[in-house]
Amino acid sequence: MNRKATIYDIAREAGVSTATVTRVVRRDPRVRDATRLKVQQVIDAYDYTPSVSAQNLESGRSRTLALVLPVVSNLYFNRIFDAAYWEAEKNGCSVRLFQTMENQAISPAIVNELIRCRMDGVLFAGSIWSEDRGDLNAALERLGKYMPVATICPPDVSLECICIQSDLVNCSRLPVRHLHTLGHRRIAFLGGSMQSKDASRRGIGFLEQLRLMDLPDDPAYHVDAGYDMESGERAVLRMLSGLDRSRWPTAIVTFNDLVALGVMKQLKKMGLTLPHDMAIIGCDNQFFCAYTDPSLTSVDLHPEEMAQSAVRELLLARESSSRSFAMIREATLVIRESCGAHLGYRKFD
Amino acid sequence: MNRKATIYDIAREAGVSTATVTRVVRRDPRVRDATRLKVQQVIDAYDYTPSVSAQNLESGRSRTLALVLPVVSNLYFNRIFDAAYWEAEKNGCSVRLFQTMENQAISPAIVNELIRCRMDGVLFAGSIWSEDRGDLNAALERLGKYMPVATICPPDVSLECICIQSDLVNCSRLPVRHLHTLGHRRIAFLGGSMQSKDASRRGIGFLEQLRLMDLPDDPAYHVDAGYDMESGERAVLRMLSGLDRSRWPTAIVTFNDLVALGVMKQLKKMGLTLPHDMAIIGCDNQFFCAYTDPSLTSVDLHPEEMAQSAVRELLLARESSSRSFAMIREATLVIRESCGAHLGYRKFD
DNA sequence: AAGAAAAATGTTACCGATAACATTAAATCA
DNA sequence: TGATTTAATGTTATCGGTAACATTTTTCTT
Repeated sequence: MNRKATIYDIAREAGVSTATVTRVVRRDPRVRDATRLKVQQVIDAYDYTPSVSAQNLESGRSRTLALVLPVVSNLYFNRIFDAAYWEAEKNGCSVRLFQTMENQAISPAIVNELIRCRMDGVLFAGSIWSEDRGDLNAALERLGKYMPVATICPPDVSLECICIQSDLVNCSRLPVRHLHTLGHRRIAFLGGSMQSKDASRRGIGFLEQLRLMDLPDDPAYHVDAGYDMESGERAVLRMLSGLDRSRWPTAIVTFNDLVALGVMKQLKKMGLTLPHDMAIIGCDNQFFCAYTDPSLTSVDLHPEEMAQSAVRELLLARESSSRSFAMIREATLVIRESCGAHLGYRKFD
Repeated sequence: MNRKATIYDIAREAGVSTATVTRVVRRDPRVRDATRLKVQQVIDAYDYTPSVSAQNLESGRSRTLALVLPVVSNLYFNRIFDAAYWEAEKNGCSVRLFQTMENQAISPAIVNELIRCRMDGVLFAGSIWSEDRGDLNAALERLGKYMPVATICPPDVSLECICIQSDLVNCSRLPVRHLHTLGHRRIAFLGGSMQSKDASRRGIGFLEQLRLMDLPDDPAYHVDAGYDMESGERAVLRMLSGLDRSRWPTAIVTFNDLVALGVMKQLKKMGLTLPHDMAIIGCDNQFFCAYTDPSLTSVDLHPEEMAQSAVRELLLARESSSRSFAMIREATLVIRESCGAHLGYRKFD
């Protein structure tokens, strides 16, 4: 492996001081053309590029943002990571990922690493799985002493940070409204684990809208499901087998598209025809929604936009300390075939 | 924002030298218990953690690997990233991601950044989309002067590096063999763009196996498709509409599962029943394969394992310079419903 | 051409941690 | 007790840049 040329090597070789080399590298105009040329030649010859660690040490920053989330392989978080990556890139920064897995809270080890690395900011995206909010807040609060903090999740009121969230209440209302328009009355909700703040908010929005539209809010229609396909399969089976067929819901709203995928598979296995026998609405508007059979109507929470804003605000907060910022991104319903809207079909017409 | 306490602050406050503080931090046994205790208290009180930039500058390394790939939002690369992340984590390293997008080659800007950052190694995963191999090799060769290089893609013989690849030839042979067993004779291949080394290898394997089994290798069955669902839809439509129905293939092998998704959608739209009217085999064994209708038989290339080995080898290469390493990971066929194997069904029996 | 102003370049302390080497304190032995 | 090991701690150069400040060179005035 080559030893990397340093600024001293270049300075010596070009017969100038390190200050002049820095000036050439940083395009400082206060260098004579002849000098600049000479130095640049040496730089090229030695393939010199300034060391990032040295620059970071000197400047006290890292030009890096930390993104802390449960798992990147989850498509929702994957989209957040991708969006954050490009927004940071656009601003000459990089994103370093930290995965917390099931335990929602940020481990002390991660907190320390973030501080050690002098991160320019942290973006926390979470709120699936049940969460120990106490630990999480403590971690975010500690981090807040050293760098700007942003969150993409339902916030804790006690926490002062850049706070970006989905409109989770509306996220549940939109599907209910849509299904009501199509004539459905018995609508079930296969939410995430109800301990999670995220899932419970959505449950609240769901119930509110049911009542608003004067629809039955049978507790049997409100099932604590998980977040993936397997739990979707199990949850729908559990729900339906516990009900007399006459009391079955005619539509199911799921926590996310993965759960919807599982639900659809299970329903087909049970011999139902979709969307005729059961309407389904997912959430996240994942890429495969257009390719399920029937294609899946879904709510888009626009994670990309949230991540983008979060990164932008974090980078701004770097300069003017103690910026506070809050934003709620509206959800959008993307209508496809899984509720039969394309057939002009109305339940119970 | 707090100013971070430095080792000097701690030393002063504890009434010792910085050397002693370092010893306490690094758990060096050559410190008296009384001293260690005193220093540790000050460290705790000040919430001190050593600066990573300073450590990196001093040690000349970064404890970071670079992972260069086209896009993380692609599920295949997403899995590579995730696996690399955890393997690096296990070894106290982090992974920094670089996305190259369509242009396969590593841009000079990225190459410079990698060198500037004193990356402990680079892992390049690529080979979808057509590629300018010349540029790529030049970039990898330049990087090789400064750090260990590993690739997960068909290698260029001229390049000396840690070289990990899928068994792409077999990757095409497996599906053909399976379909042949099920009685299929007319098998089509919707491969990626044939300029790409990756796709062409698979095309070669496909043809070889056809000939080996004495099946027709009609060029009309070998279509240059893209890498996503839309191109799958278009490609299959193009292929079938160009053929008299009697000459239609009875099975289609696709470049990846996304293309298969598009193909399935298009075939259903054309009124075909799957798997009866057409068998399909995808590639990558993505999570949704079990949830398509019918569920999708697919080839697993085991990207996780490849990423894991690559990272492991890179970290080893850090110590003993100039390790060379090569490995070919066998592909596996995961049989589901999309070829009707579960029905005990044989074409043309 | 001398002096002032402006431009170009150089010197050096600093960022924060590490480790080789030097020094001092404590423990062991004669 | 004094000499000798051994253990504990301190001093300092170094890693590679940066920028404030100092100095030298060039250009412009009159």
